[in-house]
Amino acid sequence: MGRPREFDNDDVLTALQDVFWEHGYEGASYADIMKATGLKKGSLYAAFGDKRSLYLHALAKYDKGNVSDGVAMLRNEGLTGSERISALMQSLVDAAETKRGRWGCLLCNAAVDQAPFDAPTEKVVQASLQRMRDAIAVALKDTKAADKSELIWTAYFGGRVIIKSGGTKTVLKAIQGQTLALL
Amino acid sequence: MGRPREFDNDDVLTALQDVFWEHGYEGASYADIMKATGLKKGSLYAAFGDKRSLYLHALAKYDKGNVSDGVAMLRNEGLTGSERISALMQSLVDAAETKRGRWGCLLCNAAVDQAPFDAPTEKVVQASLQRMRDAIAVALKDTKAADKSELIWTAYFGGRVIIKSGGTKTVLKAIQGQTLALL
DNA sequence: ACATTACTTTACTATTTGGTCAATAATGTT
DNA sequence: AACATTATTGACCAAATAGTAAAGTAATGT
Repeated sequence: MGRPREFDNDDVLTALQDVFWEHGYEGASYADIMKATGLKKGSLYAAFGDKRSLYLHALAKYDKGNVSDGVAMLRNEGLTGSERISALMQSLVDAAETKRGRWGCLLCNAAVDQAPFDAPTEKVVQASLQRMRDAIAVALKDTKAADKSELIWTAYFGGRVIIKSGGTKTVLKAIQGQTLALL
Repeated sequence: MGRPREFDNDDVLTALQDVFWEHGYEGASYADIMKATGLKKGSLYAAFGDKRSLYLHALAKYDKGNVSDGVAMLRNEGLTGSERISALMQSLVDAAETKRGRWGCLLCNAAVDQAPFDAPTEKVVQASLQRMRDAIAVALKDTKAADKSELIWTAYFGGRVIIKSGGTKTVLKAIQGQTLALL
């Protein structure tokens, strides 16, 4: 009963994820958010709450989408551990040349500009980073680099930041090569 | 001729560096900046220009201070290459427990929240990152890990981001150990 | 002592910010 | 057809934002 929603919830969540991903929390104004989602302020408040809540919804969407996809790949038993880490590092190289990839990693962006000032943000960022860490450890389990899990984990996210700084595909390929040489 | 400055230029630059380091570009309001520097808006404009200029001055100060100190250590021929990389990784672990260290790395912070939107910022961030990259390569030159320079470089800055996300000393120590095991 | 110079301060402005609210519109139910 | 319920909209608000300009003040050389 009542008037039905005119928007697709998942589309809006993706739009929220993207606008915060590209612009950061403070960098995304309501003008940006309204344009990205196609919704007016009032609707956003009614559906998701205040700006901070919008941001947390965006982070949750990222975790359920991008992070979960990565984790699933890293835990895919249809591939060898080396193949999985190779795929991870290839995705890093590719990120240097895709639109979203050049926005960096939403987790890293959130870690830098919001985690220190907002405990809920810090908590969800840490949880997503931990999921990646665990998944990388699983993928490395039967490789020569089983004892280098945190190093590879850190290098992966470091690479995402390098991309955001404007890093070229060349340097990313160096990181990729040196990482895969550990396997 | 004329009245001389009443403030110590270097103190103000350090204060600017710190306030942007802790809060980011948009996160640092003039209220914050005035409090940190002890100067009023008018003086700041007269001495350094608009907010963007203040930020670039802060980045320049960081490069001349923190970055140059790191580079000098990595190029210190009084130490072996291994000793220098060990010192670098120890500084990473220490950063997890100091006030400034928990603010992350100003270069990474700038890469995330300003580099994509401001070409001058991107340029200076890239230059500083490159200086670190070159210095790490020099330090590794005579070690077993001479061919892993970009990996260690990326892992170092990745570690700085992990710290900003709230990473504990424990995980930083793992990164440190796994990196030093390459030498 | 004085004129010059330049720094400091205060008050002000135009814009943008996140957020609210009452009016309107679209549905299912009675 | 009338109603209750929920969604959408656009006007509105107070606070904060970066930036400016004029007036005041202090240090210098002559």
